[in-house]
Amino acid sequence: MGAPKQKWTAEEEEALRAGVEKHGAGKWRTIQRDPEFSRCLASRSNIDLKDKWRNMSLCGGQGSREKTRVPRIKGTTGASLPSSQTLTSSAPAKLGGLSVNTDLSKNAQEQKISPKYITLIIEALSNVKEPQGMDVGAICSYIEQRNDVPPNFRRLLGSKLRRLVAQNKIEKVEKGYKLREPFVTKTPTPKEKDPGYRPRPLPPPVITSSMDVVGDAAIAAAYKIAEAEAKSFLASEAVKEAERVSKMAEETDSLLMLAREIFEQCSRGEVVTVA
DNA sequence: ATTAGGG
DNA sequence: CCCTAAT
Repeated sequence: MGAPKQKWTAEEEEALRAGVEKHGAGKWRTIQRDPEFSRCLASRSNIDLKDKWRNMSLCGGQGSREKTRVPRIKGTTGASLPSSQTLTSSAPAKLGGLSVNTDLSKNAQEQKISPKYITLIIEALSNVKEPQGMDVGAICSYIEQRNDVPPNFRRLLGSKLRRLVAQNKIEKVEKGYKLREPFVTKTPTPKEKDPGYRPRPLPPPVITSSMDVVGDAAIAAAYKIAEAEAKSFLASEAVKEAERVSKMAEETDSLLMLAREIFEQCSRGEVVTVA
């Protein structure tokens, strides 16, 4: 009686959108089985994912938070699709003018390019201290000179920024954007007491009117990654020595791994306090 | 067994 | 969300 239907929370919507952006719309089973999203969508089936995607794609003034446009799959016909579709497209990790083979490419390949852009945005915004913030063009240029971006990156960036603003992750001032300083990782919910298995670990419909439970923690982790990446980039550009680069790459790799771990824990619903 | 569409 | 048709 207290649960009229299955409440699709923001975490599930986020996971669904991320999965669609990663695997493509239509691969619901793959998205559901993906270890990164299976924590959030464990209680959902492929049909549920499809239904929810159809419902949120209907821009009818109800729940049209955003228009996540996905123009179907690319070439899907059985001409070039044997049986197992392993999307192992190598991510082009190109550093500006530096021909160093860091382990960053491996990480980029692992994380694809979906959460990576969020990190890059945080990094770009963390380097600016002016109160007017950073405008979209500057952010775009900042990310463009560090990573290979698709031709429609400007549009993608706009969507990402709007989403981050809507989720109170970053702040929009005048014509620019800036990230929120108060990164206090609070622990408002004691969560469940079953760390082993939980069929429906998602919190009740209580909106904290400021931040999500796992959202700010994930952003905090992303912040740490951004710092490490920015430091790594600047240092390697200044010194240009293989030893330095190698050491820096190791640091970045460790931090990235740590961030991944934190993100995993957050996805499981556990509260993580990042110092 | 999965996906897509209608109820 | 449940059911059904098509791959």
